[in-house]
Amino acid sequence: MAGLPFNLNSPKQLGEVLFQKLKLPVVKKTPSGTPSTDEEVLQKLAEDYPLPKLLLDYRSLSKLKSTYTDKLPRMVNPSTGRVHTNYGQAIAVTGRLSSNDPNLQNIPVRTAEGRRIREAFIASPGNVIVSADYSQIELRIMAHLSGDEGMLRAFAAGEDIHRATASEIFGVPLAEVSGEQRRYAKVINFGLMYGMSVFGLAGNLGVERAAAQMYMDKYFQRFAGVRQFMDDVRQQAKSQGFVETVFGRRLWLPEINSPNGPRRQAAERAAINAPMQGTAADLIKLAMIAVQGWLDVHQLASRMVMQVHDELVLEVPDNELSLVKQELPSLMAGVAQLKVPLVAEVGAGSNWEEAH
DNA sequence: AGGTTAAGCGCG
DNA sequence: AAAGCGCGCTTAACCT
Repeated sequence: MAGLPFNLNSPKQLGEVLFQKLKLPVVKKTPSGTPSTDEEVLQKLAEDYPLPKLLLDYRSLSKLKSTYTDKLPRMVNPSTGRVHTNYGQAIAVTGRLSSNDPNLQNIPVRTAEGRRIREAFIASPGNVIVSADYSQIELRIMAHLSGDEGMLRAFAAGEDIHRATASEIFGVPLAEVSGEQRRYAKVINFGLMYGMSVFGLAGNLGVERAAAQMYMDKYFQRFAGVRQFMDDVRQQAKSQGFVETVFGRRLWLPEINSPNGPRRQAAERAAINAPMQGTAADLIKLAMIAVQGWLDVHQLASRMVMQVHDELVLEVPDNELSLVKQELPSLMAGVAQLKVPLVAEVGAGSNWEEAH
């Protein structure tokens, strides 16, 4: 094959072609000031030009090939025939584990092509892969920490939390929430947990800032406990210099009172998020201890093989499947009694994708 | 030859 | 000025 006259993997060369030669508009710039060619930019440009879509397809496929398809088979341990990750226990500031060499906490799942890679993670003969994950764990923790009446009620009733949020924001009955309204509510729910601003919300929803402000106002009007919680967390962070999880894990925030605006605001966003992300990390660690204890007591041959932040993956002999499927979710849900029920969902299959 | 940074993107 | 949290990996570009 004759190559292209430039390197597609070079943002610099690609930028020259797109923005100088082809004169496509510069949508945004990178921190160093060069025109960005990231996914968001190419999506925008794809509305008016044919080339960016092809670049996006190339990007996603080459990412899968270089990081997973080409790499993972080379990392199989010859003595076990398996890939073995390493977990970092004191890397992530929130208390999460991290995974490296290879990272098995970022195996693709969001696209059909990516899920084909997940299908390669298979159980040995006579075994199945069982996966159990906490449902909406961080939002449940937000409900617990804030004590917000509306959120507590929605979780107690077993409602779809994004649908329930949309129902409150848009003032329509649960059954009449539209797909778009639910999507908006989901963006708002996640955005809040990350300390997102009205500016960020507007960009994310693709609406005017005034409209985003209206959604935010409406949200805090209906979920006043959440606003109070966020104000309290910021205040505690500023006075004490740290925030805590439900179990007392601390995240120190040396820049929380910095005179540098952007740095201070970044610390405020981290302060908002850490109690939720960190409590979720504490909970799944407790779950790992509970699950292994249970496997030991019952002398089961099932093995815990992976942890992916809110998910535990086990390799389970066929004859233990029904027992494990029955017990795993309750073990995970039973590690703590919060103001909302914890829920874990379980699946099983011959490979990781099927178990999901 | 080997290390670091920038840009970009995979996951929760 | 920047505008959404936490990670790890790949490639290109640049540095010692």
